[in-house]
Amino acid sequence: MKTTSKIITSPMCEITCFEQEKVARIKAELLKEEVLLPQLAERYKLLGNTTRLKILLALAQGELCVCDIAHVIGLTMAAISHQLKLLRDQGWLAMRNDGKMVYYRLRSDDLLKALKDDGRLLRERLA
Amino acid sequence: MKTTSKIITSPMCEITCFEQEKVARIKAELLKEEVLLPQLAERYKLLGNTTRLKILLALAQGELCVCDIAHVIGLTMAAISHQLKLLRDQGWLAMRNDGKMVYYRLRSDDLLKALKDDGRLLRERLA
DNA sequence: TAGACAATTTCGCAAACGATAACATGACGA
DNA sequence: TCGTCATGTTATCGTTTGCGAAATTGTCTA
Repeated sequence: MKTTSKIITSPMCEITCFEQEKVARIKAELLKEEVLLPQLAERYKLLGNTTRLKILLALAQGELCVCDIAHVIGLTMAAISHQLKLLRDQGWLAMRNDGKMVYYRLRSDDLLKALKDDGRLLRERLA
Repeated sequence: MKTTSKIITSPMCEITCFEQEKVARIKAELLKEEVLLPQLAERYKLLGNTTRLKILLALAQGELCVCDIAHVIGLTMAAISHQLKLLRDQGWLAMRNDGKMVYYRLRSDDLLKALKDDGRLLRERLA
């Protein structure tokens, strides 16, 4: 209810901005990507883990059950199952039940499309 | 000091491996990438963060001091400084001292080369 | 030389991550 | 159909990560 137009003390340096125009312009540029960047980061984060990369490469050779993936990579099924869920949530894996076994396979098309699109986007913006 | 050749109970399912051949083959395939995968994951992990992506995009517009980057992104200089260090350690940024100011700029060539190479590697292995 | 300011480093905390441990589910034999 | 065993998922715990506050460093200037 204060009516004074006092400048709010921002948590960061509030005085010196050495290139106000430039800063404002770049800020506006970034604002355009407000939606895309978090999604991009999410996908790259998923690729930023050796276990998950190994799972993707393993499944590139064909369908596998959780147990076999665990053997290939050398971790417990629980650990693998957790990572599989993350990759599945991203839409890069598909699963199929057969009795008590669960087989996972790569959704190559979606994965490769994501890789290509994201890479292109970044390269465009960074060039 | 036990001399019995008792089977060590591994932390994971030790009996059933449904496609031993396939598992062994894929395991061997992955072994070839033993060195590359962690490096790949490291780079993707670095890209898997919105703040760092914003820094890269901001610097794509040209050289900036830490203070201005902080303004652009809306975080404290301390936070930015920390992320700048990570990106610099990866070799994607260069810095220049000018008095008490420090200017950062993108090492576009290295960054773009890394992006291109990593993307190609993954797409090849996943195709 | 003292003071001011940009940047970095250190420390602490909250949130996210990853692997282990407990649990649920389905298959198969007695 | 009941028990039992193996597969796979969910819950739990320790570690790591990202950010902010405060202290430190280094540089310019009065």
